[in-house]
Amino acid sequence: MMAHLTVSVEYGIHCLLWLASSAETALSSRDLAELQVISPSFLAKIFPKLEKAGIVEASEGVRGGYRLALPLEDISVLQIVDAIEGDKPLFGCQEIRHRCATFGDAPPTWATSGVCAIHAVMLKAEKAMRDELAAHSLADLATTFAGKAPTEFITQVQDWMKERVSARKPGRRTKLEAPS
Amino acid sequence: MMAHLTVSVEYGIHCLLWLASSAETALSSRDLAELQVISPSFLAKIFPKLEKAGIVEASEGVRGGYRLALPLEDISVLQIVDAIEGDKPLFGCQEIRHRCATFGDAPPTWATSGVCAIHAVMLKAEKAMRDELAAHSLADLATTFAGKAPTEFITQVQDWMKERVSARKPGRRTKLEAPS
DNA sequence: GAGCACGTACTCGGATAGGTGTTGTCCGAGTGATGCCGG
DNA sequence: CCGGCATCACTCGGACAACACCTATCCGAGTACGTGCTC
Repeated sequence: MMAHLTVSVEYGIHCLLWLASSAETALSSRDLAELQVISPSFLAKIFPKLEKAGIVEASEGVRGGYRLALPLEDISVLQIVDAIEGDKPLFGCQEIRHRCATFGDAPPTWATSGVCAIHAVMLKAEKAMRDELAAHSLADLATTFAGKAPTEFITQVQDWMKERVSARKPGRRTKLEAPS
Repeated sequence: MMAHLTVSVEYGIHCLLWLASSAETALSSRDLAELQVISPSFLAKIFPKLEKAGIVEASEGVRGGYRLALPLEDISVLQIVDAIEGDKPLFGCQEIRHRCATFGDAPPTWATSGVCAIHAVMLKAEKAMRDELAAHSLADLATTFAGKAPTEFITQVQDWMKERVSARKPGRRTKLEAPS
């Protein structure tokens, strides 16, 4: 079911919530994907958008990954949506009013001046939606999440992450493969 | 540019405004399409939806067409959108919270109970948008339109329509083709 | 002149097709961390 | 002992494919209406 706000947004917000619960260590996009049983390749296309928007910052190399670039209160849901969706308009006005069979070659000026009345209503609806998205921050979502999930679950996931990070052993190990 | 509210909605509202200015005579979907330089075939797929929603009523046969089934004040923009788009949700929650690598076979109950916090924000945003759409009726749009367009334009289009309706001559006229 | 048949234009519905956007996969380039090897 | 090099994992970015939805076209079935023909 393809909707206006796509699963990319859903993936992004969920990942940002996990980043919020792991302030000190950076989390790689792959680990975040495998934690949530999501396509790692697809998630790897979402994070650069969040980085360009200044929401997360990346660290490269082994042990690299992402961490939040702003405090939780300063990241609104609207920022995330715009970063991922690219400020997609709710309604793409085709300016039908310019085209009428009784118009000759060019439409009269009264038909082209100002904003289409229909478009104006849609713009107000879009603004109402965006205002509501801007009214909620990642901090709100994090507190709601913390209120539902037991604290042991959070530490459990953090341990899972640390285990994966420590399991990464870069450097050449051509001779040390397959122990026992 | 494919947006959440598609051109079908735009076509539909424009046509309803034309129907509003022609209360006594029914207008065919083809004439409405050619008046606005729009695909008649495509517009013919939109009107049945408006009819099922009780916004317009159809009359068949020659001289047939559509007319509004409700007073202008009782037709909100939201009704039109829902009739054409089919109550498409703004956000299709995939319930990512159910899938976590640390969950074993089944997710715990605290992860599945209630509404996803992210989904809740999206639902509030969607409600804000729908409330704004419900706050505007076809009557509002018609008055705005009447304030911009000169009255002579309205009568001009009505004459254009009547000319097309009277040009329809059913019955067999195999011998009376091509006068002069 | 009254009734019937026909043809026209309409609505309705399905089948079809192209375009666009979303979702997902794959691969190569560049970079940082770590361990090994040579000096 | 120490510095350079190889290697791995990660990020970044593009190319690519599968899929869904929107837009649009075409065609056939059923229906009302007016005309012309028949009786």
